This record gives sequence, C-alpha cells and structure tokens, in this order.
Amino acid sequence: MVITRFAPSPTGYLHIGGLRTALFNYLWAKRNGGKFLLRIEDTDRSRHNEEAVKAILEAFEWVGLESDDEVVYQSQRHEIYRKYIDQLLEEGKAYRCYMTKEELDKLREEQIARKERPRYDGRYRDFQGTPPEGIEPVIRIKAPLDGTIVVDDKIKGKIEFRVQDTLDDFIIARADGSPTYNFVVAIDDALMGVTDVIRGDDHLSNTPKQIVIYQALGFDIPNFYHVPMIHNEKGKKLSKRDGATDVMEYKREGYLPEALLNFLVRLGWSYGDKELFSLDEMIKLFDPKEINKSASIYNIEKLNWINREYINQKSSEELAQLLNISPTPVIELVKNRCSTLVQLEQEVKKIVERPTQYDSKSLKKHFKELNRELLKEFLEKIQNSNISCEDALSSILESRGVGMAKLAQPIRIALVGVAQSPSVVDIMKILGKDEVVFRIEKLLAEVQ
RNA sequence: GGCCCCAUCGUCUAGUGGUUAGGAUCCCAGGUUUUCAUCCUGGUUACAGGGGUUCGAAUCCCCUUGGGGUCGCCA
Repeated sequence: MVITRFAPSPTGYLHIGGLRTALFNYLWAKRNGGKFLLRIEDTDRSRHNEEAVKAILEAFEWVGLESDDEVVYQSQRHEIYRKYIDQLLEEGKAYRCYMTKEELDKLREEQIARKERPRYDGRYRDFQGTPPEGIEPVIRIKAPLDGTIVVDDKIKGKIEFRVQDTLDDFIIARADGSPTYNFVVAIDDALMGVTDVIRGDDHLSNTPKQIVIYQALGFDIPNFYHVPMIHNEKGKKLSKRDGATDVMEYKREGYLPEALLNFLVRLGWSYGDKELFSLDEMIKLFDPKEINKSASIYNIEKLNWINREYINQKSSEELAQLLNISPTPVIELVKNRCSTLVQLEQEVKKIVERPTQYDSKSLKKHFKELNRELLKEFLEKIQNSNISCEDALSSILESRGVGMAKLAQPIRIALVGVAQSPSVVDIMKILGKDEVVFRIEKLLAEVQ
C-alpha cells in the first residue's frame, strides 16, 4: 500500500507550490490504490492558526483533493511525541542539554568569526555531573559523529551528506518540552504509515536529520522524492509577495480548478507531448520518478491557455452554473473568446445588458453620416414589417449596394457599445426585434 | 561563506551516443470572419562556456560560469 501525505504548516493560505506538491502526492497514492493523507504541522503553538488551517482546507475543497483519513494535527499529538522523547532519553540516544540560548548564540558567533560552520559542540552529550540550577534543558539527539548519511532520493539520485559538515546533536524538544519539526515529521510519517514522501527540495537538507530520527527509533525509512521548487519570474523561490500565489486567488480570478491542476502537473512533469490531462488521466499516468530535476519558472500564459481550453470543453449549462446565472444562449456565443470565468461573465453582460456608453473610437470609425442613414433605414424596415432582422440587413445592403460593414458595424455599436463582438446576426436573434429596436433608437437618440 | 541541488527556444518541456534537436505556450505573418475572438497555415527563437571519452556527443566524465536551496529552542 502506498501512503502519501501533504503536510503544510498553517502560517497562511495554500500557495500553488504547495498545491502542486499535494497534487503529486495525491496522484501517486491514487495511482497505486493507496491513501493520500493531510497533516497540519503546528507543533509550535504560536503557529497554530485556526484561520490559516481553514484557508488551507477550503482551498483543498475547491480543487477537490481530499484526504483519505481524518486530518492529523500535530498540536494534538504531544503525548505521543513525549513518549518517544522519553524512550530516546532512557535508551541514551538523546540527552538533556543545559546550555542557554545566550550561550548558544555566543558559541555560534565565535564559530562564524572563525569561519567555521555554526554547530553545537556537544558539551552535554556525555555530561554526568549535577545540572546547573534554574535552567530548563532542551533535549538533543545523539547524532553520528562522523561518516556520511545517504539520502536515496528517487528524483535526484543518491546524495551523500558528510556528518561533519551537515549535522550536529540537534534539538528534538525545546526547553518548554515541545518537540521540534524534524523530530515530529519522522515520527508522524512513520506512525501514519507514510511510504512515499513527496515534498519540495527545500527539505532536502533536513532529510539527513530525519533519517537520524528514523534510525534512532528503529522506523523504516520511506521513499523520498524531493521535487524542485517553482520559481517566480525573477528565478527565486515563490513567496507570498509574488502576486497570485494564493490558490483561492485563482478561483476569484475565474480559473477552473481542473485547469489549475492541469497546469501544475505539467510544471516539472510531462508525458510525451501531451498537454491536457483530466484528473483520471493524471492518476493513470503520473509517476514521481519522472519528475524533472530542475526548478521551473511560474508563468501565467500557459495557465490562461489551459483554462480557455477547459472553459470551451464545458457546456453552456455548466458554465451558467459556475457563473451563478440562468442559462442563456449568449454563453455559447462568447465562450470561445474567454480565458477566465471573469471574462466570460463580462462578455455575457456586454450582450445581455444594454450599453451605457459608446466607445468613441468605434463611433468615429463606424458611425458616420452614411452609417446613420443606413441604420435609420434598417430601424424603419424592421419596425414596419414582419421581416427578420437578418433579412432586413441583407436586403438593405443589396438595394443600396454597400458592404456589410457599413451597416453591421453601426448595428453592433448600437447593440453592445463597441465595434467588437460576436456576429450581429446571432446577437439580434437572441435579443429579439423589440430589444434591437430599443438599442438602435437609444444610439440614434444619444449620439449626434 | 560551508554543504547540497540544478543547467535544451522568453516560458513549460521531449530527448538517455548517430534526430533537419520535436511539441506546447507566447510573439509575428498569411488565410477564414461584416468586426473582434475562434479556427487553419506558416515563421522567428534553444543544447551556458571550456576541456576530455568516442568513429560520433544535448546525451558520459571533469573544470569554469551562472542560478537555486539550506545552514534556528521556524516549519
């Protein structure tokens, strides 16, 4: 059974980098008929932010990625961690360190001054004496003193970390007794039965520490896949300052969740020349071992294209529902000119609602004296007979011997206020003669 | 700075010793369209640099350069 997880820390909203990681985990679990789990990393009490948790869950709901079990909150598992800390203490694999923060800071400064790597010096590792008064100790793990730790990463290959320049006896529990990140990650992954850890490669350098924990506790080491970051246009790690990184912002801007997922899955992964993937196809085809080694730069153009594709795959009924409006044939008329639902909404309004103003450039070009004359003739014709708007249009063009644009363009301006729109014939059919008459009279009356 | 990772069109990518280096997006041009959009056709643009290995390197090795990540009693 393949069990994967996504483990965000609730410091804010879910951003697209996180969503991609979650998606990778989700797909891999589903492909193997396994489980995808969600865990909130809030060991640090100051990090437990109800709002943020809600925001993250809301985003997952929107895109439709569900955890297969109840969401795990680390803040509720302190007893479990306590138990393992005690165990390591008893077995002599961890120890109390009475060094104060100030002493530690000083040590670090000195080391940096000497151009050495800041590193705990192990002064309490084998301490037997009486502990200093009034100091709440932290708990440190006994890390190996030399040799190497190998991370067998399924994307990047085997990576060797020399203990001497990557590890020290790091803290697994703070002075207040609360456990630290690398410690609980290893425990929770093991206890939750996680077999495959797919996460950002900013965690790569944490992995040796976690391996130390796995080994100390006798847990099996899972498969690691460290996926490259998504960078912003400047080539830097995506941060909250980089515009629309909040997943829910994409909802507000009119992107479809399936389009966003499709966009994200192609960042760092591909399947031949295939660009469009339904969720089922992704599940069938995705393999984290095929993820690229290099970072990719986030670029919205492709997303816009994908979103347009998905919008056009949808029926008018579905789109009406998404826009929360009643179905109208107008949607069919305009959907192929929209990259987002927001645009679609605007395009629908442009036709359904009467123009409140007329574009001056369009007027200047297509509402000259002859156009006005033709428009008046058209208006009279449809008012005084049963002729359809379409027939009236072509009959006038024929009798006057003028090109289509001479009359169609002023009609268009009357109908929607600008010189660009879908076919005027189609619009007139949908609007009906009365409304066409009204809008033409309005233009004639308001613009001299 | 130490350690680690990475390097093909502007961007996302295909490519695993022999290809006119392919696709997508973007951009441009032409066609279609009463207009705009769609659609169709075509086009511009890439193996970071230098050494090897080899009959032959985008593909393997090394160096340089460039970029990124990480170095907490944060996660």
